Amino acid sequence: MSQHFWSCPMSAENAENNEQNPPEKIHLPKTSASEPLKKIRHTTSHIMAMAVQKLFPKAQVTIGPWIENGFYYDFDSPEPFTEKDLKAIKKEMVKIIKRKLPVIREEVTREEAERRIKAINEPYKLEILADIKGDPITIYHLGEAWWDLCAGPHVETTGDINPDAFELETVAGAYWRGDETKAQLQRIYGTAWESPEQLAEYKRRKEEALRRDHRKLGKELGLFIFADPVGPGLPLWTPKGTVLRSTLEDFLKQEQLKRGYLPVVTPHIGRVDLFKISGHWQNYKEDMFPMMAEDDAARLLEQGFALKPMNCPFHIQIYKSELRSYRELPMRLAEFGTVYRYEQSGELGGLTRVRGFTVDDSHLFVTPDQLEDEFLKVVDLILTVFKSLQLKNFRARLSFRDPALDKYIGSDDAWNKAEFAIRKAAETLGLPTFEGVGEAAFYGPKLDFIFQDALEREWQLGTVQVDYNLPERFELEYVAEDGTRQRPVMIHRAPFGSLERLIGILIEEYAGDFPFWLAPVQVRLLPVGEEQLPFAREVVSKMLALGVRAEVDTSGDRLGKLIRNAEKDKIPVMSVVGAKEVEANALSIRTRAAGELGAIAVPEVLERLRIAQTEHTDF
RNA sequence: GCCGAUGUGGCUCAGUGGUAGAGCACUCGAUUCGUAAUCGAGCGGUCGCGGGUUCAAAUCCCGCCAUCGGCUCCA
Repeated sequence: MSQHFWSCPMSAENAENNEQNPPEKIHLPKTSASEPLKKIRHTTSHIMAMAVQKLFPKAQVTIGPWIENGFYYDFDSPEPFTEKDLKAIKKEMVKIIKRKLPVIREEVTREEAERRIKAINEPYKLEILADIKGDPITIYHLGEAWWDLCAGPHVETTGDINPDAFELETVAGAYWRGDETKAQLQRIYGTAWESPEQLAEYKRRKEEALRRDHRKLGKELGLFIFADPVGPGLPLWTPKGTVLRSTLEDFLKQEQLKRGYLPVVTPHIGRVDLFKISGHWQNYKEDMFPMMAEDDAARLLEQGFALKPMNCPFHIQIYKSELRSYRELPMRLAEFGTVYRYEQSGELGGLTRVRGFTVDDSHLFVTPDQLEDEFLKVVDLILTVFKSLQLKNFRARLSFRDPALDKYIGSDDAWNKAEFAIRKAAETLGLPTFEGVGEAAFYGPKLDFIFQDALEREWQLGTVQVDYNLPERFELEYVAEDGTRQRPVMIHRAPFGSLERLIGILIEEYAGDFPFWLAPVQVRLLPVGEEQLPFAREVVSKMLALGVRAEVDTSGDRLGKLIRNAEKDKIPVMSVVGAKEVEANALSIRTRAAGELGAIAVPEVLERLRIAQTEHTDF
C-alpha cells in the first residue's frame, strides 16, 4: 500500500465500493500526546478569538483551550453567533494566518497584567488572572494588536497554521465557569490539524461515527422507535428490538441464577412516603416524574404515588418483610426493574439518555464480613458479562463523594467505610481505575464502568455501590449467630446499568453487526425461485425448533435483491436455496463475516447453528 | 432548563410567496430468475402543531412541540 494513498484521487469505481472497502485509515495523533498539535490548536483558537473581536468588537474573550479533536473559545457577546458568522470568522482567520503575525510570549508581573486588562476593559480576564497561581504571568501576542493571557505553548507565527487544515464546527451556549447560575457565553468549537490530509481523515471518521450512530442504525434495523404522542425519552421496542433485549436479559438471568441470585418483581409506582424514607424525595424530587395525587388535599399533604426512580426501596421492602437470619445472607434480590427519571429536556438523546429505562438491578444484603468477598464476586460477574459482549473499551471509575457538597445522606464513618471497601476491592482485582470526585450516589460511593459512544461521549454502564446508609434509614436487621440483631450492608449493582443504554452502546460498538447469538434475525433463507418455498419453510421450522431465529424471504424478488436486503438488514447467516440445494437437502451458506461458504448439508447446518447458538460463537 | 440548528409521504431528500415532487419502501401486473437493486403501473403528504401577515403561505412573522450539537444535570 502506497504511503501516499490519500493523495491519489479516488476513482468513481472506488467510491462505489466504499461501503465494502473503507479507505485505509491515516494516523491521527492525540492532542494530549502531540506537542505540535497542542501548539497548533492553542494558536488557532487565539487567531479565532482575534478574528471574532475584529468582527464583533463588543465580544469579550474568556477561555479557549485545546481539546481532543480541536479547540474552543468562549465569548461573551451581546449577539449570539450564527453559522453565517462562522464563515465570516473563518475568512478573517485566514487573513490573519496570511499576515504571518509573530506569536510573541511575554512575561509580566501580576500588577502589569491587571493594568493591561483594565485598559482594554475585559472583566472575565481579571477573574482568570485571579485564578492563575504564581508569577510571572505569561501573555501571548498575535502581532501588535491582540493578546491574551495564556500559558502556551504556541507556534512561532500565525503563518505556521495551515489555512486548509482547520475548520470552525459549531456554536453552542456554555456557562461561565460551567455554572448554570452564571452568564451564558457563546462557545465556538473548531478543529485544527497539521495537514489537510489529517483534517480530511478526521472528517471521514466523523462521518463513519455517524454511520454507527445507534439512533440511525436503530431506525434502519427496526429495533426501537420514539413516538411523539408517547413522549420524549420514552423508547418503544419493536419485535426485533425486543428479541435483542430478551436475549440479553435471558443471558444475564442465567448467569445470575448460577451465582445464587433470587429473582423478584416489584411495581413501577410506590407511595411518596417510601421515597421519603429512602431520601429520594428530598434529594431528587425535581428529577422524578410529578407525584400522582387523588385530589388537591392529598397533593398538599404529599400523600400520593410516584413513579420509581430506583428499585432499591422496593427490594428493601422484600428484605424487610421477614425477620432475616445470618444464614440467609448474602441475599441477592434481582430484577429487571424499569425506572423513570424526569431528565432535563435538553439532555435526552437516543437510547443513551432516556426518561424510562430498565435497570438489571440487584440488591445484595450482606453481613459486614461478607462485604469484601461479595463485592469481588459482583465485579467478577460484571467483567464476565462485558467479556461475553466483547466489550473491551471501558474505564473503571471510583466514584466518591465531593466533601464540599451536602447532597449526601449518612455519616462520615459510613462513607469512609464504604469508600475504603471499594478501593480495596479494586486493588485486590488489580483493576486500573481513576477517581471521580463528586460522582457518588447520594447514598454511597460507586465503582462505575464507563464506555464511549461513536461520538466519543462517555456513558456509565455497569455499576457497583456499597451502601451503609439505606440499611440505616430503613432500619434493616438480621439475627446474627450470637442471637443479636445486626445491621446488614447493601451492595447495589447493575452490570448493564440500563438495558437501553447498553443496547445503544452495543449497536455502535458492533456498527449494527450483532454477534450471531444476539442478532434479532440470525438466519434468512433466500429461495432462488418460488418452487423452493416449501423446502425453505420446512428447513426454517427445523431451525426454529432449535431456538434459532430463522425466516424465509418470501418477497419473490431475484436472488441479487434478496442478498442485498439481507446484507442491509445485517443478518449474520444467509442461506441460498435453489433447485440444487433442494435436490441435495443442502443449503448454500453465505455469512456476513466470511462470505460464501458453499453448499452444506442441512443436518450439518443445523448442528453448526446449534453450536453457534449455545457457545455464542460465529457460524 | 439554557444557547444554536433542524422539522416536507413509512425512509432518504428536492422544492424560498402562485395548483406539493423524486428515489427507495408498499400494492398490483409482467418476469421464474444462482450470490449486493428485473421491468411497468398504482397507492400514499391538510409540508411538526397552533395562531398571524397576504388576494394567495411548505416558503414570511409569533408561540408551542419534537429532534440534533453543545452547556448544565445525571440517585
